[in-house]
Amino acid sequence: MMSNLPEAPVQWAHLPILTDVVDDVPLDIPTLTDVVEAAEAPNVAVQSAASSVDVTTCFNSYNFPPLITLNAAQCAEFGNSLSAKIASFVLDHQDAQREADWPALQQALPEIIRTQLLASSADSSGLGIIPPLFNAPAKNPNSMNANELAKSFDPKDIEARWYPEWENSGNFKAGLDPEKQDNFCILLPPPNVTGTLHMGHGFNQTLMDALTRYHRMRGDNTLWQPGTDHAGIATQIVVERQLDAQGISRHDLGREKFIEKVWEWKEYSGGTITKQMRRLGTSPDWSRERFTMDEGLSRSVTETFVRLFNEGLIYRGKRLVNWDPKLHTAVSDLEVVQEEEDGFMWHIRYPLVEEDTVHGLTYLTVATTRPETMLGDVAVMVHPEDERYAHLIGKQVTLPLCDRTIPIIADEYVDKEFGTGVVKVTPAHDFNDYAVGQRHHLEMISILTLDAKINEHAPQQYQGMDRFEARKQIVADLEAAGLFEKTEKHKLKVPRGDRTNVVIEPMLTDQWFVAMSKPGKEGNSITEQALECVARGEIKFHPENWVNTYNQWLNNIQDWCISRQLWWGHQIPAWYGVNGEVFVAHDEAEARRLADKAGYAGQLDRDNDVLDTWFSSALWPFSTLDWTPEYPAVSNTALDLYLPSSVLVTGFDIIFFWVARMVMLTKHITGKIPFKDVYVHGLIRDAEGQKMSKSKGNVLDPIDLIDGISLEELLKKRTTGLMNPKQAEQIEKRTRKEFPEGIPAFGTDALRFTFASLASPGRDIKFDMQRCEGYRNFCNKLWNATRFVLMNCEGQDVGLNDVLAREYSAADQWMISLLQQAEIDMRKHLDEYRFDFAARTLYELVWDAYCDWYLEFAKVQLQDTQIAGQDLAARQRATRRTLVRVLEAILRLAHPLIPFITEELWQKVAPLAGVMPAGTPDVSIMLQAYPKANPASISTSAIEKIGVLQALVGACRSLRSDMNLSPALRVPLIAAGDEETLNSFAPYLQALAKLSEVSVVSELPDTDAAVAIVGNVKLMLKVEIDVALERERIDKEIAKLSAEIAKAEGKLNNESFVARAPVAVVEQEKQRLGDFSATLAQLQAQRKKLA
RNA sequence: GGGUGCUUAGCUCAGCUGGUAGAGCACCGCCCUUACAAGGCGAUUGUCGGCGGUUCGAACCCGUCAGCACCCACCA
Repeated sequence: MMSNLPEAPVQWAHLPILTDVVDDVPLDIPTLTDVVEAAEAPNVAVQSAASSVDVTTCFNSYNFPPLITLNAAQCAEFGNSLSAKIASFVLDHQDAQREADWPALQQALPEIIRTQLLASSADSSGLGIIPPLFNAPAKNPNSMNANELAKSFDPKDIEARWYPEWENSGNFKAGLDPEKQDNFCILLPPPNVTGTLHMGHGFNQTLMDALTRYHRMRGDNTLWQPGTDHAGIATQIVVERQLDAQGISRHDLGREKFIEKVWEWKEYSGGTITKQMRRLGTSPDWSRERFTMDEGLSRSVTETFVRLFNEGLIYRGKRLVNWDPKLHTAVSDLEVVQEEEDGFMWHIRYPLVEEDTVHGLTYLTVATTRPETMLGDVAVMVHPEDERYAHLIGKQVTLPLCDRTIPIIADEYVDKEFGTGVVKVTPAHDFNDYAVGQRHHLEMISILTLDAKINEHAPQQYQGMDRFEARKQIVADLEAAGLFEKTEKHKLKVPRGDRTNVVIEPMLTDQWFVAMSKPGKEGNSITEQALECVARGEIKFHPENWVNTYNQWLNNIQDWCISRQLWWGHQIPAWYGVNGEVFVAHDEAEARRLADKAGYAGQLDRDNDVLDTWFSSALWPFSTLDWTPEYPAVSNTALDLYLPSSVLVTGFDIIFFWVARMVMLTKHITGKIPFKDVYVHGLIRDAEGQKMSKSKGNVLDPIDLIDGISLEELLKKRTTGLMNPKQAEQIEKRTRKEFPEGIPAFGTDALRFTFASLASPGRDIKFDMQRCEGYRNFCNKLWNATRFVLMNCEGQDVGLNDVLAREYSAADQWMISLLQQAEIDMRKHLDEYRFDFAARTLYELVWDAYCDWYLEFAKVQLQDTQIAGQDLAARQRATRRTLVRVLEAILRLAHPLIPFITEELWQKVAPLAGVMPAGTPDVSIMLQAYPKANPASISTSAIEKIGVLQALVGACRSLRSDMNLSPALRVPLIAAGDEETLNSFAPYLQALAKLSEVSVVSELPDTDAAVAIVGNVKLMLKVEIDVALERERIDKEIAKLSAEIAKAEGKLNNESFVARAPVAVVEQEKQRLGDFSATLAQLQAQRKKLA
């Protein structure tokens, strides 16, 4: 900016007078507010300005308190008959003791407005509902008093007050207007019904709520579909643990009683997470809340299962699956985490039955990480081209410790280089061996019980031993038999259950599977369908690169094991005959019919297993919308409007678990994609980048950030219920260090704003509490700015009457222009899911522009009562109007991110801005006011002018602080009028002096002063010069400029540059060179003078 | 082994399709100026991970190396 400043000496006449730019944009500057007014009162005849004046001026003349005046002004905008009514009301009362009547009038006006508008807009809504603007009773008619606004922002009360109000008002309800073009729907990734809110939820839900509120405010049909998930394994574990504490096992209770217990638990703790969601200010349609085990959703689950079975896409079979020996259930591949651990490689000798005639071997050495599984070995294998062993292929070895001989087979799977080159084959306990077994038609010997103890297929002496106990014993026995060669340290990946953390055992069991690559009725597999939806661009990922992850997974997918040997969940709708006949049906009666048809008359027993929780989650996009099997022939409005939903907001950790499976099943069952966009966000980590986990003791609870928590409480929270109590000490130490004073209460808005500002795409988030603090301060800033506006505008003429002239200053135009730009930016950012940009846009608009500059300008403009030749009232009217309307629009712009504070403040500001009749606060108008189109009234010249001033003032401030002098300020910048005039502005100069920290002189000095005029503000600056310092500074400046000049000259002398760079760039470079040279010349002249 | 992302100020991170490096926080200095001390004003800070290439011009594009993080599949 500095480089744009005019250089000394300047002819005053050449400088534009800033007030001239006022004509730059239409005086009646449209803002968001105007759009709202037009949109919200379409069926009310708009009053012509002339007749509305009568009422308003009439009111003004009576000098009523501001509230009433505003009411009148507001009423005047809504129709002749209304204002006539009000006028008559006023006339009726004018002869009475007016002051005594004020309260009565105040009380009566909202009701008059309401009845009047109800009458005139009864048929205005296709929904048969009263326009929400006016349907709430006057709750707190006196709430417009600025004195009521506390000196600083205290979120607690506000949050407690507004949430119930919102929820009860029905504003969160799904929009069901079939006429609307835009439908916006978000599915809440259903949290565990008995779970509690963590930072990931807080983050995720903040973003979803911001989007939902944004679209609701745009007037779209909007639905945020909430619900919870029964979380089969997790919930069952919790309840079992509780029973354990009482010394009861679930088997003692039996299935039915146990499930009852789980439902009890669900009833007891089920509301926790949704209550916590409310604390975050989320706005889903709670009346549509669903639970995966609700009747309707369960019906969808059964229907889907039956359909897929009938199409052959669900099948049952004995397969090797991941078995959790603690839970006694199969789990899917995704529920197994592979962790690298230190282990051993045991080398075991398998004696050859016949002596090796070639190399003279008497045994083969097998290297294994799991010696106990040798009891189930059915072969050893070598690479077919391994010259060490090739000649032995087809021969036999004795299986040590077992009374069996097994063959030596050849398979290319063997890596000659790894281990000894000889591999034991245990098809029943290893996935690779299982495949080998299939290829070579080997027998499968399962040697483990479902508890992972050695079973009856193994030699007697090991039976009943735990697998790890057996391992020790076997190694010892081998050693004793002289068949043990050695142990080597070895790093290996150990599969563990993600819930139980026990070592997963590959186990041969009967399970149900969804066939992932088998062609269905459409001719391609559900996997292919899911890939195509994305490939064709019907579903888009944000950021895009997640497509790779999605594709890669789907391209390597295995059949999905969906049966779980649990009790809590959707029981599989399959019935078995005594001889293993299988009948899959919607209910037992249907199964019976199927059996009869098949000629089976015996007993039918239902499959005991339940379905993987993710199976029901995969149906979420349509099961929550009351889908029925008759769809699409039978449908409903919500289903029509909201399938597919608009965007799925989720962390990448459930792309496979949930996202991909939703695409597969939703597409297959309904023919529609489940959602159009997938916004993938990062994970929330602690300040050091560690994953938050209970065992690390670094978990932050979003509620604690909202309400605050003492150090003691926090310590208690973090150290109780630890799996390993030993960690407590370390956790305590760390916690004390990180939060020496606990956590202060930041409030929901600050937390939400923090989440939004951290939401840069494709990155995990290190959650930094200091950021949160900064945004709490931001909320406070907004709060205090509103206080200022109310103090200066309540009871004043805020320019609601269009007939009275308004004179906008450059500063006013500048502010409005910035607002308009911010409106455009906000829409863009939210449409592109750039919450971080949206947050930044708001932050800069509120703090840097509105508070730091505009409020300061406004102070002067409002205090300045002596500027000659201007319409003072018009000027101040325009200033107040700008103050109020810009603030009002800012509050609405910010509402999707920080709903509570904006709501609270908006209630106070909106009446002044003429958006809402005073005394009838109703949140819903706020919720319908994010316009789809922006009026463009950006004054670039105002922006430039103020920009110059900002640079000027900034330079003055820095001069003041070190008595250093910038060349740009050596002379008066601008002046309008003579010395006398300027002197008459002394009071305003005094006011601005505070702002600029510059001494003000009452006389216009010769050289060492600067005068600026912005709008109606006159700024005069007096600067003293320290010659030595100034010399030094100029020398530095000269050196810098010379370097720049040399650089620019180099460029311009570069033929290649001149020839090939765009003309504009070359021109720009020449310009720069010119500017630099001119500046340099001036500097040098100054330098000379100083010397 | 396959894949993805990251490396920019002391810290946390922005930086849109290449055009003279930005914010917040922290730190330091001066101010309790009636909207706000949860504040105001000011100052400082960078071989944009290394090297090479393309280009008139690279934080940005290409190659390569290094470090960090994560995902998938795995060696018995």
